Amino acid sequence: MPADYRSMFDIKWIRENPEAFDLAIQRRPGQTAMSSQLIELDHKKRIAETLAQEIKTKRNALSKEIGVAKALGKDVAHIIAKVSESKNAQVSAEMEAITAKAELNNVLADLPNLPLEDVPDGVGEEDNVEIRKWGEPRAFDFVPKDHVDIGERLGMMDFETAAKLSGARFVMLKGGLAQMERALGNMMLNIHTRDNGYTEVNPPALVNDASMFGTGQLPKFGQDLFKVESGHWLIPTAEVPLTNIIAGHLVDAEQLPQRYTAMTWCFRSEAGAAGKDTRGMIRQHQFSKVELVSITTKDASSLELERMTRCAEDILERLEIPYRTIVLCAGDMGFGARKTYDIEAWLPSQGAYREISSCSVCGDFQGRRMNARYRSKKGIKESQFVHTLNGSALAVGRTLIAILENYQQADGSVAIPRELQHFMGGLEVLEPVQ
RNA sequence: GGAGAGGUGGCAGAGUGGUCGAAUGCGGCGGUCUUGAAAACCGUUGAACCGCGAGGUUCCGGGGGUUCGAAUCCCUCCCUCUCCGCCA
Repeated sequence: MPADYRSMFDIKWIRENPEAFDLAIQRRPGQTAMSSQLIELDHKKRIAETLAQEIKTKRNALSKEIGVAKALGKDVAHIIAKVSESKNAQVSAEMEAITAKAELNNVLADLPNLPLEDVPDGVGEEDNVEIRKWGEPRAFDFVPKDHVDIGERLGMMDFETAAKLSGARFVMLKGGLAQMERALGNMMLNIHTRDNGYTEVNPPALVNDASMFGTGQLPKFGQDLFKVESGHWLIPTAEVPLTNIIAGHLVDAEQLPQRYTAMTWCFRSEAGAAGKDTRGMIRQHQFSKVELVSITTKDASSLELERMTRCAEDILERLEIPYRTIVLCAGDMGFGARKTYDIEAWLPSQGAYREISSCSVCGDFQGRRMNARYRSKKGIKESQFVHTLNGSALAVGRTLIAILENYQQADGSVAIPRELQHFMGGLEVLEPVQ
């Protein structure tokens, strides 16, 4: 990463509130109190910058003198000699300032975002807190199968062929299930664009380093991503291109919020997930997802998280799939999040709720990284960094799993949720292929 | 892939080595006029950083170079546009 990438924390704030910073950062696993280290690096940086500035001030003044003297036809050789003398000192002072800045930024770039105060403490998923529940898990009069058995019996879910073509953690859907995936995406996008005010986007699936840095995948999590030979990265979520739409912009507050949705393929290397969810299509290298991204002001972001989460929950309610919503504890949140709600759909085969959506508010963390700002009032000079949010609504593959498992029937067929039937040409049930 | 033209403030668009951080227009802000608004007119208005302040530093696509001095000259990369070729 270039050294001049913006840091994601307000170092001035850390300087003024070191205890608060340390308390907050330590709620993250593996993080230690480090405000004193940061403040020291910052101090070093500012000393170096000041020195470099002083030297440059002198040089600039002399150079200007030369210009004036030359215009008057005077001899300038002695002034030029004077400037040349200080050249070495200037170069080394500049180098020192650049190095000091890079040192500080390198430390800051690896730090996760600070949890909001109302986020529960905890180190892992066992500390997450359920906040609401919707729907009654269905009572089966037979032993419910898992989505792999259901899909293969339908003759519409083929892991073997996908493995032949690509390897582990890929699947090939066929016939009715391929159609259902498309229908689900269509239904979700229709709802988000027509009812929820999101603008549909069809973004690039390959992005550059800067975009990945902006949303926080880089520099720390390159091993979770796929990279292609040209140097591009395959997006792990549409959050990356959608959020980066605002990168580098300075907008008026009236232009916010901006709400974007997209269905894209998501690509994840799943490094470090060895042995986890190996069966079936819960954890794949490639999956499709309908993503929501909101770009808001500081004051609006907390409410926007509630709104976004409701948009995601609404999809499950329309599909009549039981779910629960939990708030993640500080230790279980993603790198860039300040607060996260996970929505978990009921999976009868596991007798458990499993993640199908994750909605997060990132505060100004990403806004800082991508230098995206807004003016709070027209005519007011001061700008602030935008606040960003992202959420899945929903992960399409996992939604398909939830439908298969919740709507399965004893004879191996699968009923199609009422609201989805319209998107499948009126089809009401998927029957096994003979 | 070949040939050419470009990338400058919130936006548009001048500027080809020395008070240029940058003309002008739009937009924004303040005012005059108006019952109010619009129009017109006058004034004002780039950003980030350092500093208590005075003030200073950086920024004209990214990076490097030449020079006492670079928006301006050189190298390199990226992007956009036009034409040609190829192609879903």
